[in-house]
Amino acid sequence: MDASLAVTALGALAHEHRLAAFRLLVECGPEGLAAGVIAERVGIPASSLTFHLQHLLRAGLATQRRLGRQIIYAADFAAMNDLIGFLTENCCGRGLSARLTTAAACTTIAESSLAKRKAP
Amino acid sequence: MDASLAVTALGALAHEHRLAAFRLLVECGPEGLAAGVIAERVGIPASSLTFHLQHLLRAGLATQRRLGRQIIYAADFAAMNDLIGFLTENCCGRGLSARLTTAAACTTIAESSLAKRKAP
DNA sequence: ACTATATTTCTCGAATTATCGAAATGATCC
DNA sequence: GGATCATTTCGATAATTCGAGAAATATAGT
Repeated sequence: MDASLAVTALGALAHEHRLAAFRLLVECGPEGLAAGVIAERVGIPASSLTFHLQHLLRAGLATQRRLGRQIIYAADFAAMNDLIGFLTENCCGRGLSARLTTAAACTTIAESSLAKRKAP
Repeated sequence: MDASLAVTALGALAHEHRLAAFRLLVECGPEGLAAGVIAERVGIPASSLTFHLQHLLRAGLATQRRLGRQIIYAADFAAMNDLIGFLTENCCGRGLSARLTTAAACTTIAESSLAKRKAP
């Protein structure tokens, strides 16, 4: 993932309603959720929701598929992992070569969850 | 970290120049970098840079201190770790409690490549 | 074909964000 | 105290984003 893609993804998540919608999608897994349900749960009109879902789609953070008369959105976990990978490597002191004593500060998280996912 | 704080932080990073500046700060570690140097390296006028650095400050992603006649900015690694922690727990399928068989799916994706993500 | 349902597109005003030069502030050196 | 360097604040302008209703599109059932 390059910086400009990351900016797009970050921007897509940097909004109350979009973050809420995305978290909802994450909760539902690959199965996804119909647009109407998302709108209702997030508490915004359908047209507004579409506007925001388009953001997530453009950023590659969500996918869309039709199921009968409804359209199902699902979180794209791979994209989200890429984003977290980018942040971890480029914005957190990790993945930056030796001259950083900073690495230690960040190692904390490295243990707890991901980080070893992409051994150099 | 709560959602609204995360939105602020994501928004702060969701801009080409701010992300560039922040990455620069991360590279420099706690030692930080003078505003002038950042402006030069990012390639924008000083007044524009200030505007963006204020964003990072407000979001808690950077700190400010004066050193002689220059003002040194440094990345706040703890805040960044909090953000990554939030994303990992709330937006990535991990850290979501039991009723999710989805968690497994996300982990799988993380490990391998993804491809078969579209299973019913 | 007609009706109902689900969602998107369109449109436009309001609000926010971005850009940059000029002027103001703060600190240092003589 | 005056000159100078580093940075921020101000102000004007341009661009983008947001919100929501109305109209349009697609699907399903009768």
